[in-house]
Amino acid sequence: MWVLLIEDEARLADSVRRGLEEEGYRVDVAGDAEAGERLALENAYDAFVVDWRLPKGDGKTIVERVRAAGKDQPVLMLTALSDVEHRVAGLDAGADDYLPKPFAFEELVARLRALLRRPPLSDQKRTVAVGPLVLDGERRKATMAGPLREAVLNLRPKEYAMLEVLMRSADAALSRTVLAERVWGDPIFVTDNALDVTVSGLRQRLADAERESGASGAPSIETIRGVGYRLAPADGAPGAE
Amino acid sequence: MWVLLIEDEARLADSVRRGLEEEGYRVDVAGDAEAGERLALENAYDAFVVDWRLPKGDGKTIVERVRAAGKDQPVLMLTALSDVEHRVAGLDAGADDYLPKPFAFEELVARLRALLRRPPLSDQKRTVAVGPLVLDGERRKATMAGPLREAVLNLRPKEYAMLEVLMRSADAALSRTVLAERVWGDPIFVTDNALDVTVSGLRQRLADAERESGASGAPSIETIRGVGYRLAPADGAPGAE
DNA sequence: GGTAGGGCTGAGCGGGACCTGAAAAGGCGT
DNA sequence: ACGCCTTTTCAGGTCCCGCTCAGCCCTACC
Repeated sequence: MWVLLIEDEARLADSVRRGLEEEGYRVDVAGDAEAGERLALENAYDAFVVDWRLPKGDGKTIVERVRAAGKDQPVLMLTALSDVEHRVAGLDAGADDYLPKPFAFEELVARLRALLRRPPLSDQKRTVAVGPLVLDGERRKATMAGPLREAVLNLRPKEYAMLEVLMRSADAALSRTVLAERVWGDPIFVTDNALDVTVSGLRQRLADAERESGASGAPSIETIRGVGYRLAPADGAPGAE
Repeated sequence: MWVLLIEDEARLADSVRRGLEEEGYRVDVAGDAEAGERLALENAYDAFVVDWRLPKGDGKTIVERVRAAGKDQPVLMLTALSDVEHRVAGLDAGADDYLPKPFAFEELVARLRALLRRPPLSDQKRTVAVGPLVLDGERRKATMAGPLREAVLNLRPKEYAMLEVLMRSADAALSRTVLAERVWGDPIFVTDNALDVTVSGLRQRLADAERESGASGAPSIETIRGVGYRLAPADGAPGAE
């Protein structure tokens, strides 16, 4: 894992670099915005850690340019301000997460690890289909096509997240733990029941959509007792695969 | 496979236990160092997962004592600290690997599998076939292909687990003890009869599927009197091997 | 051919996993 | 500060699963 750290405070940069190297990362450091941008565009890093205030520019601009260049590796921004606006601006510009200074080093590592585990953005945006059920990753909407009409699933964020996970592993059995981890990011604080309820809701939305659209061969969420769930394509109809 | 988890954070412990059980492990949990050490010394676990910071002691000491008692089962330590020294100390004390918190659950499973020298998940999820009988580990479904149609075996969890064990050792005689161990995780609490009943059920499901699919050359479960069972590929037909 | 031990399986029961409507808690924007 | 929307928790109910039991059957051995 190769990481670019753009940070002007030498002491902080140095300690973070050392820490990350001990964690097994390979780290490049840039001391200002110009150097950072150049390195970022020239090399194939797996992730970026970018301070928001920099000499010769700022982190936001770097992220925008890097994104414009088609790179979608995760960006973790460091901001000295707990300022909401900056944070929003940063996320808008394409950063994936932020860390307010001062931070504990472990926190940084944890976030970075989490970001690197995420599937690349390009994958997340891709559209998936299971039978008549279509999930548009770009617009974050799910629809079901049928003879009556195309029904839009009115999903809550958590439901969407879960449907996405299920559809991207369509037909595969997913354990409760894995599901919780992929949907919530961490299985620790997710009670079994919270997961149950979300599944329950999702099933209802699927049923609604099926009725509205009149679609046949819609996939359904099967329970695998003692293990988890599985999005099963409809029985007889080998719909779209 | 029997694992002892020593972890004081109840929620984390619970979620890990649950997850491991979904993966087919039998798990004991100890909430503090004292209880952990006692259990570790009393029982014949196959592996230990030990938090480093614990009430009434610490993980390092436990590992040292367990090692001193001559137990050499693998130890995976969980450390909340990205502290290099602790990690080194842990490995010195006899731990085999470490996992910095927070970790993805799948990561824990992967490391544990590696330590136990079991085939990686990808292998376990691989599909096995014995004649027309196919077990798809990823979808967690068993089917039988035949001229009439492809029949899906409607298996209960225990039946599925047993069929998997039998199929992955197809044609080999499995003693009742081994079977109990692999299906239940531990042979101690399994009465002979419980095993009988499961086999009985499984045979019926196989018969059902054979009739439904019209398959010929389906394997059958043979009784080996006084010993155990064996999944026998069909007699005359040396179908698929 | 008889007998004894092991194996088979239908029936029943207790526990637990799962489902779901409703209420409480939390977040966010106005 | 208020109200709406999402999420989680709670509680009650349901259904399924796995175990035990008991009687029958089958095989091995005498």
